[in-house]
Amino acid sequence: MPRSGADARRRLQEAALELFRERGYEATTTAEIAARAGVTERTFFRHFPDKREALFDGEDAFRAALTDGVLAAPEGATPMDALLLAFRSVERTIENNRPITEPRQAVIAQTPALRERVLTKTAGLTDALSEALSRRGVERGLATLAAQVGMAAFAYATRAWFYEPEPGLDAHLTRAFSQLRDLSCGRGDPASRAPGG
Amino acid sequence: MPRSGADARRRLQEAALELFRERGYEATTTAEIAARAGVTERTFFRHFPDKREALFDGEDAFRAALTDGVLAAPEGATPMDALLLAFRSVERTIENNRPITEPRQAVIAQTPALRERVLTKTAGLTDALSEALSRRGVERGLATLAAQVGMAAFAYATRAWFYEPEPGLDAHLTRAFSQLRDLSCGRGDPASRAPGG
DNA sequence: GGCGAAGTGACAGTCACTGACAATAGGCGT
DNA sequence: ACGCCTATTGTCAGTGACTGTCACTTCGCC
Repeated sequence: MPRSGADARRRLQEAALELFRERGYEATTTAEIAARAGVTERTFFRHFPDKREALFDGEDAFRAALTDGVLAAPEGATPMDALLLAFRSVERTIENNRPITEPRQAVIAQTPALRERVLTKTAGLTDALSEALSRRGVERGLATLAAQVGMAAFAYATRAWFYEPEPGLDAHLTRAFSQLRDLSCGRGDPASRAPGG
Repeated sequence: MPRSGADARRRLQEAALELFRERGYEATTTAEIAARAGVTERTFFRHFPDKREALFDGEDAFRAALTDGVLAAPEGATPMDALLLAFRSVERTIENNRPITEPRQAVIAQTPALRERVLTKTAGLTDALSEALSRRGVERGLATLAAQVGMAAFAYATRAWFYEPEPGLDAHLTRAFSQLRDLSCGRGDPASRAPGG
């Protein structure tokens, strides 16, 4: 019964998250996910290329938002400025999605196979950022380096915000880019400690 | 027949690389690898946790070298200085291993599953660097950021050297860290182009 | 010359994932 | 209302990665 298509997909995602939380990722079979969603195992693989992908969705929209953010930066902006603006443009989205992201992260944290997939997802975003920078006129190799470094800072800020949501993601992002500057240009402290706040 | 144990392991690795090059990774079964190595499929999985790992080996030694490099840096060195020294300490190893690395990279480049595994391997090295920095007194979060940024620069340098081995890995590494500094502290060009040489 | 440990073969089984074909529901024009 | 077309799903059969178990062989050692 082809109810709506997107409906089955959503149920599959919910079922997957539920089961992964109940029994863990490894102990859950794709057949069980399909059964809880009220479809066949075959249908699961029509909606997701593999078992892991049931946990990752909406990445396309996120990538597009980041890309747009980079391209929308003022013409005089340096690569790192453009990246920072792009990250700021998705702050709200990330903060709003926290209730959805939080349980997902818990599952990912204790599943090596899922952590591995997160890395490729992040790499995909990094590539998109790199290409966006390149389209702004940044030399290809430099764009790659900038995208990777910026993404590292962004991931660092997000992780910090996840453990300590208090000051808001924006503050963590500012702090991360500030620390990044201190690290790379680090004139001062040979003791290699960052300034307090 | 337990000839030597390590012997079978080495033959399995060679067989795997050969077959991956001949038919591609996906089109090669673990049974075929085992057969060419003169053992059973079961033995393959006694030596490697999964099919991908047959291509990745000696990573432990590499990680130890990087860690030692960080810890051996002079006491006054900044985190980025320590990382650069660590990377320099493995330059020779990488350059010498090029004949072995080159065919492997060709297989990896055209196999998404292997590229994904590379990312987790790199993440493992980054974690090791982060912990080494942390043991030097660098605050944990900052150490993570520094390790990721440094690893990005290192990967960038290595990739560039791979395509253009001419000036040597050392030059590429110097250049990468220089570009990194320009990016983060980017005083000059808003046009975001890097200085020529 | 037996003896324990390490390495291996053989066998059976689970599970992720795929290809092919039939069946059904819903939208659309007539 | 009727048939048509398309998208979605069910069904079936199959491949291949990976695991558990047990028996066997080889090696080092006393």
